[in-house]
Amino acid sequence: MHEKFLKPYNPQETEEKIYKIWEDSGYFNPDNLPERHQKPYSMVLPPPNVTGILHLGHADMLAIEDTAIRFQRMQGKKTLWLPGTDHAAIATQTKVEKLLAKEGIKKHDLGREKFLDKVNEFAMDSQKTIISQTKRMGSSLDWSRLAFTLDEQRNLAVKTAFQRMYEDGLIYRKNKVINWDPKGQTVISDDEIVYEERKTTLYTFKYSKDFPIAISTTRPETKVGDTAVAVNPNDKRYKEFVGKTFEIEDFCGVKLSIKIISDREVDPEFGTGALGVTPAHSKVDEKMALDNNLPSKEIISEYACMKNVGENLNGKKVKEAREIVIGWLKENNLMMEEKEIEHNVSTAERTSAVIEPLPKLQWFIDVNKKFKLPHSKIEGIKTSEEVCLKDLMKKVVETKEVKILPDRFNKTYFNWIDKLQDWCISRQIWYGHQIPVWYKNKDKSDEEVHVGIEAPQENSWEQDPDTLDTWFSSGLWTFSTLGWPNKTNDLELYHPTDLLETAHDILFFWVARMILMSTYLIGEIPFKTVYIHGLVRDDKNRKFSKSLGNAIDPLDIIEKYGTDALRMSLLVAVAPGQDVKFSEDKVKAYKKFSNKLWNITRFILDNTQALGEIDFDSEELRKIRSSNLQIEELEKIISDITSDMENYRFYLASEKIYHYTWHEFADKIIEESKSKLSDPNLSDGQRKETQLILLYILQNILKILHPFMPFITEEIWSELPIKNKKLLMIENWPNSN
RNA sequence: GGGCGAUUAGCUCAGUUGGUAGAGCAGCGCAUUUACACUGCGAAGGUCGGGGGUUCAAAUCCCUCAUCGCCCACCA
Repeated sequence: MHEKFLKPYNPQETEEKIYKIWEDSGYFNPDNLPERHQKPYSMVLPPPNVTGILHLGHADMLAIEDTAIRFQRMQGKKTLWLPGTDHAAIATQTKVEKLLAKEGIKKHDLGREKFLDKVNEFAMDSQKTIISQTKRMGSSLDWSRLAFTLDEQRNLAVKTAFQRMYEDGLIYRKNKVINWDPKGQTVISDDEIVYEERKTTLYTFKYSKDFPIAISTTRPETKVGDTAVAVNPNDKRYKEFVGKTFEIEDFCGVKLSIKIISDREVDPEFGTGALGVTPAHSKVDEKMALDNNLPSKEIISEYACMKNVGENLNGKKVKEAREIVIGWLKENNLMMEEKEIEHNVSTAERTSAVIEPLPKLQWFIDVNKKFKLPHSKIEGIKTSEEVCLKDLMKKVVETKEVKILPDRFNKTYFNWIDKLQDWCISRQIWYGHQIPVWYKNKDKSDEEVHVGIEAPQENSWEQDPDTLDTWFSSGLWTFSTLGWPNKTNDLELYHPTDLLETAHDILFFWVARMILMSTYLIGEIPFKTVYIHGLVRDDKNRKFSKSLGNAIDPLDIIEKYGTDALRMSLLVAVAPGQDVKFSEDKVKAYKKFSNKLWNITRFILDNTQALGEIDFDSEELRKIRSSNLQIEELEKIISDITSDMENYRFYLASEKIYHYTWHEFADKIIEESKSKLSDPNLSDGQRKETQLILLYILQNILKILHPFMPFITEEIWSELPIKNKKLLMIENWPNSN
């Protein structure tokens, strides 16, 4: 008899076996799906960084995406869910550098090539781990199409994209004030800056006794690089000085020439209402300097040390220099006030180093420059219409051609676009896509530049040593994974993708950049719907992190309760965009649910053995279905659930299935059937009808529960006496044909 | 400075277009040679953050206040 069902459900014995059956079936690959699967439905996996192992956040992402794709597959779509990993340039390089440091090895000792070998080795190891963990989550990804943001095909895509943007004048190289990370020794983009609120002292002083205006600053050491003082044009206090230039013979060992200028940006209420302008070490000041034709004086080096200044300061770290300047000001009775204030300090996301703005020759993407879009399938934008990248990013969300769930993130998105400035894409690190630009006579007056896919033939050319921001290649992900720039069937069939599911913290980094790249390069949106999930937090509402020591390995939870239970705990009642509080009790609850379902099956199988194999399409069943109240109710619930699924309301659908299964089917329908089936006066026909209804409801529950709890449902399905049975993963969703 | 979100049972959170407040966990009472103790039945528990408004009807829509949280921004 059904011996398997005599013991409680055992996920450990089941899950690995089932995953193998799925993989062997080939159905993860849309090319192998049966005939009825015609209309494509596609999604790319947000590629995990190859820096380590998966955490609960990944588990959450995989649970949601697998649920989405399994639902669509059962609905008869030609489903592609495409896997890959991200090289995560800075993060991975930093990680490997740390590992090597433990062995006492520095990257410069190895040299670029050997170092990169080490990083690659690490990345590939990491990828292997990630893949096996992803499989444990039950993810029905098409492994035959696995991609990596730094593999050859993706490199071709990156070079092609770069070249095209360069030729359209959207990529330019310029010397300007950028965000320099002195610890990571690289430029970073505005989005990689994290502002930290810190207490700082605001110093108010004069450059010299005779100087007419006092200024306020939190960084006195930078004032040796000042070339102007800016005041608000409406500030009556200073009006008489605007336009004049003052020579200061000695400001802490440096000769200054300060012009008084006026600028609307200056807040008359702040400090003294006058701002010392340091063109080389502040973006705002740089702009004022350009507007007023002021000279720029570089006084801070890449190592955050002073340079081009007096003996007393040269070579000193900025913090030491600050003390020296403060001391000098006090000695000379120029310091007027010291005040504690709360101040935002910009730090680098990866290294936490304080950012030093300084001028550097870098590559940028111009987001405001107008160009003619060669091919457009975008709503509201015609082919050859003149647009800028910002317009493209804005338009597709405005028209809802790209729909963001939940809705409120639209505002966040537009807010970001409005403030967006040119994107600095070059990085001074080794690991990543090397910039496809070659120079002849570099940095000389007769410098020549070649931008292209291949290096020029002659050997007098040298390639730009810098690499591209990792998000440049991630931005191409929806179509580089489908074979672009080649014209492939995959690209034709699966792009634009249907769903992009991701966390809200990379809405700007990634989602916006994908929209930029896709609309620009292929003239269409990258995806139709963006589903944003929240953060997974611990039971005390804290983020999971290594430093807090609260990290949970999803595999431990899977060992204990099974993947299905973990998936349900992350899905039920968690609305899009909402943070999930992870609780082991919740997982436990769905482990119990697994067992409930297991026992429901045992009861039904034990009580329907006499029936033999059942054809659910038979006339007899059709009759029962059309006249039975319980089935009518079931069908109503299924139709509700289907609509929830179609509208990505997994959090509601899963709860409804749970509730129906336990409190309607088990508690009521099965309970009632007990007295019926044990009634000796029951006719054979009535008995059979009762049995058939139980089996019919069970098989429908398995179907609608499958996207959420794929393993246990597939396992039970394999034991049901159904005629013409396929794997549950490709069965028809009820009420859809 | 600008924007967004949250506030519902002891705890964690659902509640799709306004129509008699829901789940999980915890706790209470009862049942139990039961498909399932990874169980069933039952009861208890809420002025849906405060105040005001719209409506026949508000957790849901509008205004306002409070507390907590998040994001953005070149106030030196």
